[in-house]
Amino acid sequence: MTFGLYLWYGDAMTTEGVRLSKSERTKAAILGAAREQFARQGYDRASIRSIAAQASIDPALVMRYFTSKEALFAAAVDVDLMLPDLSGVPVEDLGARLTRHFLDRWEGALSDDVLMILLRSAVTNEQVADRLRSVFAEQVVAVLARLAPPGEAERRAALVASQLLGLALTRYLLRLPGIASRSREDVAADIAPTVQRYLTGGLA
Amino acid sequence: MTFGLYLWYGDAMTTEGVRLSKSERTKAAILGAAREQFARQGYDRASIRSIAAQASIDPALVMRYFTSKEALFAAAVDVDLMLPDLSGVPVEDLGARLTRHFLDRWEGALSDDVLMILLRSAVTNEQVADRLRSVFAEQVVAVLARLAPPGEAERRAALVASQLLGLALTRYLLRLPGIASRSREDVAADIAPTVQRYLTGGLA
DNA sequence: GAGAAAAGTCAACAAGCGTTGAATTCTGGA
DNA sequence: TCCAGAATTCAACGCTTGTTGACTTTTCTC
Repeated sequence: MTFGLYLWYGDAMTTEGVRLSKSERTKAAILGAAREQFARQGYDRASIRSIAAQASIDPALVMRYFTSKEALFAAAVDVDLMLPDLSGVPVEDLGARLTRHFLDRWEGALSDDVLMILLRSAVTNEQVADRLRSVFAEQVVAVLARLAPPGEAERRAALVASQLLGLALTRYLLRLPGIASRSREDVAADIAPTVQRYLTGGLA
Repeated sequence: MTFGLYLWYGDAMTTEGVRLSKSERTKAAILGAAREQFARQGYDRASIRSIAAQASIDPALVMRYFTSKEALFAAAVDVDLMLPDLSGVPVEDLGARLTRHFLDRWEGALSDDVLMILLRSAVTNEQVADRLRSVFAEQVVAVLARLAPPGEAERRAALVASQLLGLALTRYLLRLPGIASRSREDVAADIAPTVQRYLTGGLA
């Protein structure tokens, strides 16, 4: 087995880039472990030592590759909400589409740990909260700007965020039984009309 | 001044209970400092030492009175949502009433640090999350049980929680500009119809 | 005013943290 | 086979944390 791995690494070195170099493989292992720990524990409780242990390497190696815990966090959280192009979607379907996309991004085909990391850490870490506000401003408000009257984009986007982040909070972090135990489709059916109203409905 | 204080304490001891005994006054000072620190920093980042410093006493005294950090937290967080009696309220006003009460509980006349403590800490601390689930089950679901068909209470309560906690999350913790900078009344007007629908509206 | 009890302080502990630089092992090319 | 350089480990640093027990000071009772 060691021999097989050796050959494989050798292959990796010669083909250059198709396979990853050894250092890049451990870098990726560190990033993977970091994402899982940050997602499960939040920034403060996740320690360099526990991340290194999960990646089966020495803590010092983490510093060698990522300089500091903060820099590791920044590298681990490269947020892309992957918001779909909504231009061709009928206006009355926008709420359902966005809600389903959001759930899919958290627990479906598009899911990874990044959103969990961001939300869990933003609550106690002002820098991460800053990051989340940036993501929000750049990605959500931008999409909404094309749908809503200019003056209303930020307001409507914030309302959408309050419902969708509230959904994530109660379903994934707090796991309230009334919402965490139901199917993705059922929850989406309940929430979608709210999002629809925030996107396109009349507001007082 | 010292003399005056001494007289005041003397008075406290003789009238028994109208004024607080010295130990109960420092106990209260510790609790106050603890609530503020827990609210601002969350359970993990708030330290016994910083709480003691804010109360101008020695860290060891905190242990003397509250045994451990966990026990101090439990004492500091005695949650009462102060949910109003909704029995006399017209059904169509329930959403607005509940939404306004919630905002009032966070930032108005009924506000204290307890909800902030609970939410901020529940996100990274499973025990606190447990506590929040209990509060939710005992207080919110109980009120809803009298308004909704038996089988729907938990589901509707969770939907209400997803919107109202989402509001608290985006307004008080993340402070998204589109929702944190607006007036209480404006936000209530946007959110109330959603809550109304979750409480009494038709769900698919 | 003496003595007991309560209130509060002090110094230290063991453990965990992020971080560092020197020492060691591994590995691909001459 | 040997060696340079990359990859990795080791041991330690300074700091903060919750917690403890011995000590001193304040306060109340007789």
